[in-house]
Amino acid sequence: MNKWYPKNGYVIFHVDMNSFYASVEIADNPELKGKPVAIAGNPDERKGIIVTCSYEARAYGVKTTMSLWEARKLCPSLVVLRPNFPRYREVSQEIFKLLETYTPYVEPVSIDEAFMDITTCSHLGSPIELAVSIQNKLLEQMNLPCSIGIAPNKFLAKMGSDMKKPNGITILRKRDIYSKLWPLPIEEMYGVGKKSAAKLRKHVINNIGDIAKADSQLLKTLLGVNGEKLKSRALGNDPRPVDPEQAESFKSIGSSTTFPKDIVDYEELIIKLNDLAQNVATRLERKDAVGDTVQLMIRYYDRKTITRRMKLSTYIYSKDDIFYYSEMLLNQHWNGAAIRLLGITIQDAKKKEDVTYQLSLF
DNA sequence: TCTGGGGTCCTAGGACCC
DNA sequence: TCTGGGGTCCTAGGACCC
Repeated sequence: MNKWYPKNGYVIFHVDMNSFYASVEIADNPELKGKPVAIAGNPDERKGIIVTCSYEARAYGVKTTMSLWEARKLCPSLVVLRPNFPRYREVSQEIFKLLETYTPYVEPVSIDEAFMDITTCSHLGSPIELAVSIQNKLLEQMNLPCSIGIAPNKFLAKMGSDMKKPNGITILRKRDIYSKLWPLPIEEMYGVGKKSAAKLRKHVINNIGDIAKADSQLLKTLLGVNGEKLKSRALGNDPRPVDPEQAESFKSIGSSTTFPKDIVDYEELIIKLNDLAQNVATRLERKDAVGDTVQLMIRYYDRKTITRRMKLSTYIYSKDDIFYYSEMLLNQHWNGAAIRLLGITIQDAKKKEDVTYQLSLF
């Protein structure tokens, strides 16, 4: 971490891969280049929603989370591929490794984006030169396009990387916010979703500048602590440091699945629950993690969803334990109606080595 | 013949303790 | 015969993001 405050402020990059899953498929399979490509689940299993799509597909109006049949109606020539998440994770690791050749201050935030603190990288070139270099390397070595936001903090860098896609580089200095940030509609602000946007628009807060100028008390009343955070960010402030350790931390690990058909049969549910428990146990093990809270999620046939959790007096990690408590929750809380989705999440998760004392008691 | 799956953080009420 | 106020833990649900 940079403890000192640099004379000219920090220089933060937000590197955002463009239509990542689709781009990986195209890089692995060049004959797809130039075609409208979408990644989507299997509609026969009720998982037929668009996860990502190429810019060629977007030109037809195809969008993320749209159902597949809707996307096909808009774009009959759409090439639809099933997601290959292990491959995407592998490519993601390569990308972060490449970014780390510039600076150790790389904080991956999701599978396809990362913050970089390049404040101390001036010997490598100007920020623009560095951004161009990163973009070119990703393109030349991996055939993957990205957009980069350059700013004095994380929030502005993130907003910047969104401004030019694909293959964009955007500098968003603090003095640029009036012309570049404030005119944007509130929906484009990171942290403002549908619900918040509707509340804000009721109070004639329509663009990001309106948030910056809005009464703090009003924002707090409408949106709680998030209101204050949004105002501060709209004014161009964000104190969060780039923290490479952040990526290794985790608080919960879960697995859920929507069934091809609703299930009412208890034995069938138990089989599914066992699979989920196994899946969670495997992923806990991979991360060397344990947890002491088990949460069961039930989505019924009508999409009404409940979550029920149980705090344990001990940390668990084995499939058998996870299954045992999940089954208990199912028995206690299932109302008998047909179920569309089941999910198990282990919360309050920790590294095994951090709880060895508690574990050894049992 | 709609609406996946992986997460994080916040809120709000009740229990319980001092 | 009328009951404060603060703090923490637990639970359920909601909002948001990719």
